[in-house]
Amino acid sequence: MHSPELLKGTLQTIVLKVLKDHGKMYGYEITQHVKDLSEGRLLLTEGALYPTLHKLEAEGFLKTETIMMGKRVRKYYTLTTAGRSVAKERVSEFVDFIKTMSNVLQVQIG
Amino acid sequence: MHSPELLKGTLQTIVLKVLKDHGKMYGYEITQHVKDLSEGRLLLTEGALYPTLHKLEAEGFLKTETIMMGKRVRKYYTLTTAGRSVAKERVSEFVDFIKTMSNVLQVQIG
DNA sequence: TTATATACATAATTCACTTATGTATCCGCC
DNA sequence: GGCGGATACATAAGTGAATTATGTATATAA
Repeated sequence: MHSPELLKGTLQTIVLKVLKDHGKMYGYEITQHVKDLSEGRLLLTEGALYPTLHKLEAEGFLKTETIMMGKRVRKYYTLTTAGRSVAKERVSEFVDFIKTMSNVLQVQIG
Repeated sequence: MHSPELLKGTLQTIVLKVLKDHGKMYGYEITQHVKDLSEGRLLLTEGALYPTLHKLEAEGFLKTETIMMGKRVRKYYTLTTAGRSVAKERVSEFVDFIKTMSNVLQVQIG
């Protein structure tokens, strides 16, 4: 696991980009997908994920569709057009940040 | 300027690594040096920097030397042995984090 | 003389997170 | 048949690293 401090500020970016790449997903699925992609290094907590999803929806970046799996509820999230645009912005913002940081820390990435 | 959210959790890493590379420095000098290295993209605020320096000192990672420049006070900070070791740890932690993030976000860095 | 830069410091506030808790279903196992 | 662990949602309380605001003081160029 990574120092959780570093994760701060990246959660929205992660959620938006994963939804952009993978299409329709529900909350729990996002946590599992991120866990897989990160080989167990990034574990999204529910207490952080669900409020973030609600916030992104309220801001018009995600739209939802609730379905019943037998007796269990599942809430699928998809990017809106605005969401797709923000996803792109956030990712390039992150990449810029990394480039700046590698200058400041004098490290080679990749 | 970068989204300030992303900076969270990286301040200690920046301070430690800059002191490792540059040797003895005082607070204001650190802000200017980081500003230069980042080409104006990373602006450390005093409200964040000074408490961080005090904390790192209290933890035994920095030692200080206060001198008078004419009538002005300057407080120079240097890494302790423990500080040098932590600097190294924090940087490689950050590099690991970036590698993980580039997997999750499916982006190429560098 | 007045704004800007230099140089330190700390208190109040913000806010994204962690931790804790709650509800409920599904499924394998002994 | 019940128990733990996984699935699946949600929210409230608490934390802590940052921002913002404020204060003190000297140096310097316009």
